[in-house]
Amino acid sequence: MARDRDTRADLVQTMARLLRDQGYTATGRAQLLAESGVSNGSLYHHFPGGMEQLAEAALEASGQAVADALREALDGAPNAALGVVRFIDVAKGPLGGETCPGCPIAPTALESPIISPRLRAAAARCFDQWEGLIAARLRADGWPEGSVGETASAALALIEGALLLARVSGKVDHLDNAKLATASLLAAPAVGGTN
Amino acid sequence: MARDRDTRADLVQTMARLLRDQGYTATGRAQLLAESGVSNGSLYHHFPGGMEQLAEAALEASGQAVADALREALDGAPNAALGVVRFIDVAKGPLGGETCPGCPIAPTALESPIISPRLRAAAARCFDQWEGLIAARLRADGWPEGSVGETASAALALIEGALLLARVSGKVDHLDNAKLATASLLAAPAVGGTN
DNA sequence: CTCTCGCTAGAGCGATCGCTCCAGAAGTTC
DNA sequence: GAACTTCTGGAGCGATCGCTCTAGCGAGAG
Repeated sequence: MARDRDTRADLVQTMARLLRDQGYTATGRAQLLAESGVSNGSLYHHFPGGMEQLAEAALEASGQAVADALREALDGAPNAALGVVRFIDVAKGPLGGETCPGCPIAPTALESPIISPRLRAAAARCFDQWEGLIAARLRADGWPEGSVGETASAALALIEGALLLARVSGKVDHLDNAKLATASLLAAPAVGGTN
Repeated sequence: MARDRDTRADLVQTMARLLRDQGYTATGRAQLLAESGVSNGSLYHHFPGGMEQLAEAALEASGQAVADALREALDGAPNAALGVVRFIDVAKGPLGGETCPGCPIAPTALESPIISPRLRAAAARCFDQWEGLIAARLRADGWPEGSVGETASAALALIEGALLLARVSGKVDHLDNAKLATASLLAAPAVGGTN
């Protein structure tokens, strides 16, 4: 057989794209096989756990890709605020098109809590990792330890919410608005204290 | 037949809850009928358009309920910042439980763009309405017209993102963090200007 | 060559999907 | 009471779901 292509990687990549565009339940086995060009037998050879196991692998791959992009953006910026702004620009997509791909985790994450605890946990791990990256950069910037976690959480919420609004409305403006808000939020340590 | 109960309202209410908890595609007809106690025939009598029409009605009902709560919170507060903070407290749920119900629109909204343009449009209308309410309050507070839209968009993104993170992680802390960030974001008109 | 094994292609399974259709009950109007 | 409309319960439809199973191809080892 044609062993020259990485079937498993094709499955993960196609599944990741479908999860990003329409979530877990809406992604049928038939569509996955058709769009990846993989046969049914290969799917269950590489993923004996079926669609759920593949979805988990796809979420982990997407989560890692986002983490890499976020880390790169943060590392290449003079401070956390500009780093996050830089990341949002990356998240707007490769082309300067009108639509952006959106968060690869969110659609699956929102339907997962009841449908699949396994996928919910995988999604939670992604968000935790991303939040941790932002928090680490805030600490490196000298933010007071007491507000680092809260601020990183809010910054991630801002990004995720903006991606959601952009996806539904079809307007990337929401991402630009989030950039301004992020710059404001991460401009200086909050003086108000904790609640 | 027992005409003493409002079958249509039962369907809409049950569908709204299921959409909030697991989204559109994951909500099967069988589950809807079982949990609402309505028969198949009644469903297609009240909603000839089937599940999609019912989902649209449920989104509209949920969207209106949120709009009412948001308007009430904004009206009862001295300014937009405290109004949004108040709303987030309401969104945390009736009980001081560990989990919050989450946004009733977001799960369906994220899977809708490809699955159902009709539901995507309904979701977009909800978000637009909510954003408009926040924007109106900012204007009433005397915010400069140039940054009202951007700020309202960012505030809504913050709320939606925090609800998403809270749902997936199971921790309501994200909502408290969003409250702090909201207060910071809406504390005073942005002096930076537009982008 | 033969043998072995990783991998693939695809037929076929029972279960469930959203939906159509119709008989008949409940309520309304004479 | 009869006639009519509104609404409900449920059988049944074809299509599709995720998945199991097996025959056989291609590549490497002896």
